[in-house]
Amino acid sequence: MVESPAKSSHAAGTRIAVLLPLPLGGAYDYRIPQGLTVNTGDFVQVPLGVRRAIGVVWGPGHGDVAEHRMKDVLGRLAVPPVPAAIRRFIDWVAAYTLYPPGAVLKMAMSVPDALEPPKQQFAYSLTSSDPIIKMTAARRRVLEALKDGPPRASTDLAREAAVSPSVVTGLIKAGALQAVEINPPPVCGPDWRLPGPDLSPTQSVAAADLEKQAAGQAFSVTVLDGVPGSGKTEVYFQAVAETLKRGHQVLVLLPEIALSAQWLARFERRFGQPPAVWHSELPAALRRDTWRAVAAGQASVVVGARSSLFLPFPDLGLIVVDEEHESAFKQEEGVVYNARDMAVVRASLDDFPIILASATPSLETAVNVDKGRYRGLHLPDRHAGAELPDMALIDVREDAPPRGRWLSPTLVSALQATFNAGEQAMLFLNRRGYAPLTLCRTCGHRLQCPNCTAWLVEHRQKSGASRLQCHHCGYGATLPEACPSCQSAGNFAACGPGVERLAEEVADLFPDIRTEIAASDNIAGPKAAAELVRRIEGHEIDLIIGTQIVAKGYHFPMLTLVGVVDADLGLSGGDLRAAERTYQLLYQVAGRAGRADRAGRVLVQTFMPEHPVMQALVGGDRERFLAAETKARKDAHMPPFGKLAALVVSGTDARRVDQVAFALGRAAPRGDGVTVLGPAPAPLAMVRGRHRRRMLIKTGRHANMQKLVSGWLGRVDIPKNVRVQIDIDPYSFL
DNA sequence: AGCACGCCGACT
DNA sequence: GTCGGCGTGCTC
Repeated sequence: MVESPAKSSHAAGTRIAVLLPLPLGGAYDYRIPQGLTVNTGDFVQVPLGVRRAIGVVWGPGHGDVAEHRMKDVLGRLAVPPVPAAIRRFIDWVAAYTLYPPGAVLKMAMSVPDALEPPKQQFAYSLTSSDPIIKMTAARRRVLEALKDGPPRASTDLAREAAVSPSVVTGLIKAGALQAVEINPPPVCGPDWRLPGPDLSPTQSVAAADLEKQAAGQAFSVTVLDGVPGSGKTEVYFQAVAETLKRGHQVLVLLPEIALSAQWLARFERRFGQPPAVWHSELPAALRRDTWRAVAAGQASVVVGARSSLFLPFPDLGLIVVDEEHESAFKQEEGVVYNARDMAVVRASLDDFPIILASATPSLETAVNVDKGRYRGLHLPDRHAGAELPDMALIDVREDAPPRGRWLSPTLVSALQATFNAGEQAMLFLNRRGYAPLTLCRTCGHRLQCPNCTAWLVEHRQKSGASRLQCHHCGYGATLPEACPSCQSAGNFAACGPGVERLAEEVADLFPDIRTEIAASDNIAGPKAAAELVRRIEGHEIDLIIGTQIVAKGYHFPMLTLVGVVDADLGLSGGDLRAAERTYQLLYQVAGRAGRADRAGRVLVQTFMPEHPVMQALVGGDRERFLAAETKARKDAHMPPFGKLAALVVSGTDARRVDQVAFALGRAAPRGDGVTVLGPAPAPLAMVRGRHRRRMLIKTGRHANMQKLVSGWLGRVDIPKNVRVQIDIDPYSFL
């Protein structure tokens, strides 16, 4: 895509196309009034119906709207324009995902506040003449504090004088303080001049390679592949330093920014300053300031979750996607996209290098390296030896836990031995709550969510009280007195284990052991996570029972045993990536056991020890596993050897949903290596009261999926109360 | 996405 | 008689 050198400046009287951050068909035409000149990329305010909206000048007008219907642009906003590279990126993502460009632009305009002119900041000093005011103790403290030192911002002043902010406001109003305009202090960014760490010879080779890519400032994709502890982060930090040295901005995408305090600490150790951080839970004021700092080119390094890909970097020179294989990069709501893949597109459109890092690269990425589309850099383990701690499978068909229990005798004795040695253990079970299913012993009725096709999950509080919860819509209820189906009272059975139930079993087996559950229910944010880490490091906990939130990140020197309670959990359900994902997850979990000096042990409970995933884990043979998976995908013409798209038809009226789904089925494209599956009820046939039907379309690698799908949808008319969601390259099969 | 317009049920 | 429910359609 080459941008025409045609003028990007638009004079008064001409028509321009303005893209609005709304899911409209495309950009709207507006007229530029006398006295205004705008450039393509400028933020402008325009009338829209009875309201006003902010949009971006997307180019010359289309001219498809009658002159008399056109309205004038109201004005230009004093904000840096959207760079051409980002405009091209937005158009590209829209065309690829089949979402309207305005919906994509909305992601790039996620902070409306940031477009308002920044408010002037004030500091306060004493007024030269003594005004007569009512004196109070609190007021005196403020005035005392101001006697020496420079003028201070009102919030700082309040904190310093230990008074509430309203005291300062009162003094300002009374005229006892005078305002001084201040400019925000210049942000001192990460310093690339700081010396890097000592790298091993192999690390140095990889780092030099990445530095060269960064220095070249041309598009390339490099896959940095190395086990945990191989120093991947330090190696790609060298490319970050090189990019900063050349004056460009850097974006590091991480899957779960909220839980990566450790990453931030490492960054600060290396560069002396923390990077700018971007994720959905950022407080509004910080969001606004960060967005502005990025747009102004002041934020030189941003580390963020997938949405940071749409930040308005004027001069991006490097993207690093860490934990490249993570499914968290796939956005499933609103515009459905994979941030890892779109990051590659962003780099290619703007012509700069990108690094994909992972200990367990995704199959797609591995195939791209194999075919020479991506460059591969492998980092061997820093400490030569086994890549993984000592792993063993427990066949729970033979080594069976007692009835109503989930820990096999072998795992129990291994736990005992670990505690006896004064060491720590972790049990991994990817299931929140107490029991995933509750049924009536009398009639077999299963307690189900009224809004979703899903069982209600029992959660037990410390008090012993229990609550039923739906994990898909947030519905909650107390356990009913009687069965809703047969009315027999209190004859419910909890089926299957969750982490809470496992904790109960452990408490019974090892009454003196200090156990902590780690699930998203009780470890909600970075603060809670950091506190848990502190307590484990301080050996205040002997056993951690955790869901996937404990799968990665921290290493604990005293943690020598990891037990995987149900390794088969992720394998059911016919998901394309089930085996791959299970391998990645269990590999990460296994990495929690043992550090340099202390041998770690991992015991994996499974019903299918012969499964290739389990064999690859104990054999440490990732290559063979990947090869087998690759062959299976190739034989089935599945990605990356074919293309997939999913359509989810949903609505509150089941009949209407079915009608649309069947109409789509009849209008489905056919022939030429195109396969259409469905319509079928989605695995979650109802979510939040909406009925869902799924269709899947599969084509060859070189087919134009977008053209096929948009043509297909064009042939079916879809009533207003039914929604068809398009998912190009689907990950989840729900 | 908003917001208005419009057409049917329970209220001052 | 009106207030307001949300289904439907439009915004250059």
